[in-house]
This record gives sequence, C-alpha cells and structure tokens, in this order.
Amino acid sequence: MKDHDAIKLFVGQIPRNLEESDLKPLFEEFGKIYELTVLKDRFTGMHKGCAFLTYCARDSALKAQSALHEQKTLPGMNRPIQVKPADSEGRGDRKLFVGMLGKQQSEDDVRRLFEPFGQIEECTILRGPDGASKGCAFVKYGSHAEAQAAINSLHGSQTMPGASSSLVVKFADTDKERTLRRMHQMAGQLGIFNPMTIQFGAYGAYTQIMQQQAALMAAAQGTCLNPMAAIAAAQMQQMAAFNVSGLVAAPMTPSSGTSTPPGISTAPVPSIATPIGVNGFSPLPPQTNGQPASETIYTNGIHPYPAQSPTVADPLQQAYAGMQHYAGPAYPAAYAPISQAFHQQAPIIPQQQREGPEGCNLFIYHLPQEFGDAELMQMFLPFGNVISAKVFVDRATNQSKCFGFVSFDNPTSAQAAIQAMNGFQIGMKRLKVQLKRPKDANRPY
DNA sequence: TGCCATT
Repeated sequence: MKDHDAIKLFVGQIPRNLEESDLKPLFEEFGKIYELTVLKDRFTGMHKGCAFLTYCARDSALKAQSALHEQKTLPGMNRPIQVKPADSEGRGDRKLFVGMLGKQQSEDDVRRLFEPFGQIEECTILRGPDGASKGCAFVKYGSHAEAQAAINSLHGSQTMPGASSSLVVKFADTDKERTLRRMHQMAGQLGIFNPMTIQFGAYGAYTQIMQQQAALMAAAQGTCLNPMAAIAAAQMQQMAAFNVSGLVAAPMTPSSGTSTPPGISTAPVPSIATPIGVNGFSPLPPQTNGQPASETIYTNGIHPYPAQSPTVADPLQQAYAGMQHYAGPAYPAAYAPISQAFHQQAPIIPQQQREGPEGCNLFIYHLPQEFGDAELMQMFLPFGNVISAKVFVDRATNQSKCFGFVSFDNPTSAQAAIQAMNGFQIGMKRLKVQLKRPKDANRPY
C-alpha cells in the first residue's frame, strides 16, 4: 500500500520506446513503486513520452524528484528528464509571476532571491526569441504557503536595476485565466479592429461588452467548441443589431439564399470587408496601387471594390467567409494569423507626442462628423502603435472638420493602415488615408 | 464634402 500523503509524480522527457518495465528499474532505486503508468494516447495508443509515478512512500517521491528532475537526460532525448508532482496533485496556487526584474538577471539570481521562502520547483525567466530576458519570470514553490510568503516579503520590496518600477510578485495566472485573458484581448482587438463596431453611445458600448462576455463565458465553459467562433458570432450579431451613429444606415434586411448568416443586414458589410482582408482574415484583392484614391472613388462615382474584385460577387459573403476562416475547426492554425496580424497590446494612452517620423504620419479625410480623437485612434490601432490621433476641430463651433492625423511609430504600420483604410466606406463617405505631406512641401521656396 | 499638427 501507499502512504496517505504519497505524491503522484509526473515524469516527462521519456524516450517513446521505454515502457513501464523499462522504466521501473530506473525509479525503483528511490523506493518501492506503488504505480507507474506510461501515458498513452487515448485513441491511437501512442506513447506520449511521459508517465505518472507513485511511490508507496512520500519520501521516495521527494528523493526521486531531487535526484532526477532536470538532472539526467535519457538516451535519445535532448532535454533532461522531468520528475515533479503531477498537476493533479494540485496543492493550491504555488506558481508565482515575477515582474519588473532587471533584464540582466539570470535564473540563478531569481532563485537566490526566492530561495529563502521555500523550495523552488521551477524557475524560468521569460525570454524573447533572441534569448533576451523579458524582465519577468515564473517561480514555482512546493506549496501555496511558501509562494504566499514570497509575495508578502518580496512584492514591491525593491526596484531592480533597469526596471521601471518595483518588483512585482504575484500568483501566476492559471491556465484557464490565461486562455480567458487571451480571448479577452482578442475580443477587444476584434472590437477595435472592426470599425463597424466602434460604439459611441453608452448603450452600444455596454451591449458590445455584454455580448463579448456572453461569448467568452460560453467558450470558457466549453459550451462552444471554438472560442473564436463565439467571438465572431458576437461580432456578427452586433453588426446586425446596432445602428452605429449613422455608420450603419441601412435597415435590417433578411438575407436571401446565400451563405449569409441569418439576421445580418447586407448593406453595411461592404465597408468592413477591407479591414478584415488586410488583417489576414480574408484575402481581398489589392487596391489601386499607386493610383490616387480620389480617382478610383470619384471618376467612377461609386464603389471601388466591386469593380476591382470581380471574384467577389457579394462582399457580404466575402466578409463572412473571412469570419469563418478563423472560426473554422483548426483552432491553432486559425489562431496564428490573428495573433500575427495584431500587434501586441497597443497602448491606448499616448496623446503627448505629435508627429511621428517621416513616413509614419497619416492624413485622414472624410471622417464622420462625430469622430473624435479617441475614435480615430481606435480605428487605426489595429495596424500598429498609434503615437497620436488628432481630429481637427473648428475653433468657433467646436465641430470636427472631418479630417485629422494619425501617427504610427513605424512606416510599415502606416502603410498597412493606408492599404486597409483608404477608401474605407463609412456611411455615405469614404475615408481618404494617405501619408501626410512632409513639412517642407508646404514651403513656397 | 474638401486637403496636412490650429486657437
């Protein structure tokens, strides 16, 4: 029999050709084994390269862990064996997120800092692809109490060299929290990214949040197979449901005969097709490259897209196909273009700096009357870091002059914004988005 | 509709 306080260990990095009988001798050296199971795929029966191991005695588990974990590499593996309490042993929250570390600090430095509060099972510094520290780490203790002690003593206790504020020590997100947060981020970005959904009224904003919440909750509870589908659905519902300050002027018309989702009105959708395409959701044929947009818009009088997109009979279908693209069954694959397309968490605070570098400043004309700086910024955030967004206002009437500036911190974002937003239809108007004239172009001599 | 960081 096993001790009542026995620990079930997870063993990772096992060569797939080793079965229970091969592993047994390796682990028996630390005590009598109660149970050893190699994890196999439920359907294919394939060896998963890891196992659960329970010793009769708790002490054996601890010994095995300290002797083997990360200490030895089994033949054919390129990472050392993992021996640690299985996740199912859940001994409360004991993993910490540590922020505001110095970029120079190594795993060892962090260990030294956290050692006094308990046994550290895991210490990882988060690094970028180039190996540079991101200034944060995960530290896992053997118990919740140890982790809590570390928080109590270390959080805010000191400021590391090069860090912008004092040390952050808190419980790390659980997996669930992490996925939820990610989805929130995405939902937020989707909301921002789709100018159709920009809400001006308090009611609209409220409803938008509620719908996204509902979708997220459904996704989180597993009632919806694909969280992105849920978000997409919320977005679509929302587009259909709200008349946004004149942005969506058309009445709701039931769809007819196409793959159009029920209840989506057809009129407003052409205008969302462009930003969706540019962000990788649906490939839209390139626009009038190098040609002044005004020509496209005003010589033929109407819509540039149908004329140049013969393959897209119904822009709504196009837009909806884009939605389905990422709402499709291949979640990870579908996830990728989204995370790539969106820039990480653009700050929504700036507003101090005016112009960005040459090639980063856009002049935007034909803004809706009701657009203020915030709406302008929201509309361009999906394309990069917006340094500033300014709508010009008539100083006598305080009315928008319907044009403004948006500055990015890099020319690529600016170009992406031009590609996506120039000619973008809002209500009866089409945005004109182009590089701001350089200063000296104005000078007479 | 009307054109480049304003008072």
